[in-house]
Amino acid sequence: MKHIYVENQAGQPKYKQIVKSIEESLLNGSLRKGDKLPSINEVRDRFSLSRDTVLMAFNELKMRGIIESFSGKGYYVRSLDTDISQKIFVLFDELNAFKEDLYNAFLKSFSRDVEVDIYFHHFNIKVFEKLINESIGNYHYYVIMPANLKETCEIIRNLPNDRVYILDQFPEELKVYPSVFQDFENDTFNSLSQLHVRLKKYSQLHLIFSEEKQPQGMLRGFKKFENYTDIPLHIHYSTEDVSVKSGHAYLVIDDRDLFKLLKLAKDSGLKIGKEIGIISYNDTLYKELIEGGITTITTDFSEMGKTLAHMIKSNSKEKVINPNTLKIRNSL
Amino acid sequence: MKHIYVENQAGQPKYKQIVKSIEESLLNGSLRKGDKLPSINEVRDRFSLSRDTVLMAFNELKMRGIIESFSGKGYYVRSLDTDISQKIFVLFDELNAFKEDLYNAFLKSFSRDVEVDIYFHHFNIKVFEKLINESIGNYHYYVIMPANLKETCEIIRNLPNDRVYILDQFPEELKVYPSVFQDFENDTFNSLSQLHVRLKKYSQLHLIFSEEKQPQGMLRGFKKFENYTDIPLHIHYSTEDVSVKSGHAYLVIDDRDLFKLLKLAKDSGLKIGKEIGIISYNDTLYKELIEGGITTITTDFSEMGKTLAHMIKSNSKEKVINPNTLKIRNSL
DNA sequence: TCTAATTTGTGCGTATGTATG
DNA sequence: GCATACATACGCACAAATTAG
Repeated sequence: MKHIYVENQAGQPKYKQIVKSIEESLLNGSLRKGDKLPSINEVRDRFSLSRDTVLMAFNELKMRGIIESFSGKGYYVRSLDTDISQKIFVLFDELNAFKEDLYNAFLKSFSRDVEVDIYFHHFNIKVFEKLINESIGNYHYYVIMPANLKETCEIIRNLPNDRVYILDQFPEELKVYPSVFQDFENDTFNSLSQLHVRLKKYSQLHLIFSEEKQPQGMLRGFKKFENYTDIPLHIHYSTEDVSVKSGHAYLVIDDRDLFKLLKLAKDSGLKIGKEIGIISYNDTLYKELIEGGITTITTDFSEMGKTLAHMIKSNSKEKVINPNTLKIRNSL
Repeated sequence: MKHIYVENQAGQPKYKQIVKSIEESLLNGSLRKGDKLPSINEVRDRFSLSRDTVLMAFNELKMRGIIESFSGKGYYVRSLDTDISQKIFVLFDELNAFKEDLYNAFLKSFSRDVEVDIYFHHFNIKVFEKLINESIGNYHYYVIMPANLKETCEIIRNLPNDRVYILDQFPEELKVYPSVFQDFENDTFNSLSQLHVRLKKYSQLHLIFSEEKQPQGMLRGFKKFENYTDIPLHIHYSTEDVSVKSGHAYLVIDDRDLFKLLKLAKDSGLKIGKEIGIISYNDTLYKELIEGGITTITTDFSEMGKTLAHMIKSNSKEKVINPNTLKIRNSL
């Protein structure tokens, strides 16, 4: 038991003394990677402590990534880096351009002693489950973007529920958790309403929507708009079905679909914003510059990242709607 | 007993080490369908284990359909293509738009049961070291983008060296590893040479270069070009120093810098491709569409991802230069 | 295959001191 | 002075995992 000591010295909490003594052993090299720590019961007996006190110390070290535990075996040294004070688990759906803004803004809001690990579930519930289950007990906070996956609730319930934050989409079943999310239904409906006058010069409005990847709220917002307009609406579940025709307008969510559409329009010699209309979801720097500007319905992803970081730092448990803006440009 | 090993590594449960070592033998082809596994007693004696420990490992593999047992005969490999969960460690420098193409192409080349975990070192050698050290033994393959970090060799050496692949930049010290990389020096030089005629209408060519993030090869290629042209060349290490002037051309690597420049040009009312010239590094879908098209010097990131995936699947140990193309558009 | 020892993981209840309003 | 919240510490019980014999 040479790596741990507790001498009921003034003020210092006992569990912190344990943490500190292990940190020191790591720094002076007497504890090495892979070494086994004394068991919880051994420490308890040696220093006449409660089991919980020792557990608290070991848990802190575990969440900082310094030690790891194997149920039924013991605690082992995993990393010698004592500089990390907090670890945050971030689970996104997929990697794409605007997630860059979100991630970078989130990361920048923390100091360098906070480690942020990012994972992607790619809309695969098995991957989602595996990544979450493997992360249990290893992080201080869990930021999860469930996207439109179903039955995530039971999986997320395994995490400490006061350390979970939900991002972007916010299904009914997860409403107990704090969150920064988009109100897709209203954002879509309101934006389309605002665009109504401009839309009137087109004879049809087409939505290109992927059931797998995109939020149902958008679809609901789009369908709701049907009751408020005379323009015939159409929904396509793949770009394959879409043919670009003069006089039609298109609401596109995925950027790959957007580029397909823009190319088709170019090939057909159709003037964007005149003969065909384009509305795109999710603004990025370049959409202002493409074809004289693409009209976008968008949330501010940097803002989302900042808000989330602020909530975690201030231990706030709100449910925040991330602001949405309509950027009207020449494409519609 | 070459397919199984137990070396109480980092506290991992022994039965899990057995499972893992058999999985690895299946992956690298040294164990094939129909092969007999060593008997439970042989394994027990060889590694001084309890019979139950070995049994537990074999049972798990049996449950997963990977091996089967015949009473009185022994355990045999049943199939290779079941859900052997492969884990791949990917370490990028930072998250940005064209890494999306690379990552997605890489991922798409594998079946859904392959888990790819992605990490970012943000050009910080300490982070680089920590992430690698902590991943040792947890993954089947390691894909690393050292970017322009120095002295990565000693850190990478800790990984199993037949499982390491280097991406994008390929410094001298890492030339022992298989790799898919860009030849920045020649790509830059050759592209500029091809653009020479077009460049002649500009009075100066400016490079905007970040020492921290961008490959030295680009700088060398740019400097090499100096000997072949009469156009005065300038290097800026930050966009702060750059003023957009009529008659000048700019080679921009970072997309954020590109957008800054384009906006500055717009604000000054300078016609892109006429009064000022722009060359950008790394093509993305949208660069074809911005301002009538941005000229790019680019590698094919999707191709890079596919090549890498293919190398891993076929156990190839090549060093492949990823093709570079010059896409001449209206911005120069 | 069964039993046993050890260890981690989790949940619940309780008590105390400190800071806050 | 009082109520409240929070961190710290203790005790107990039981579940599940790991390993040995």
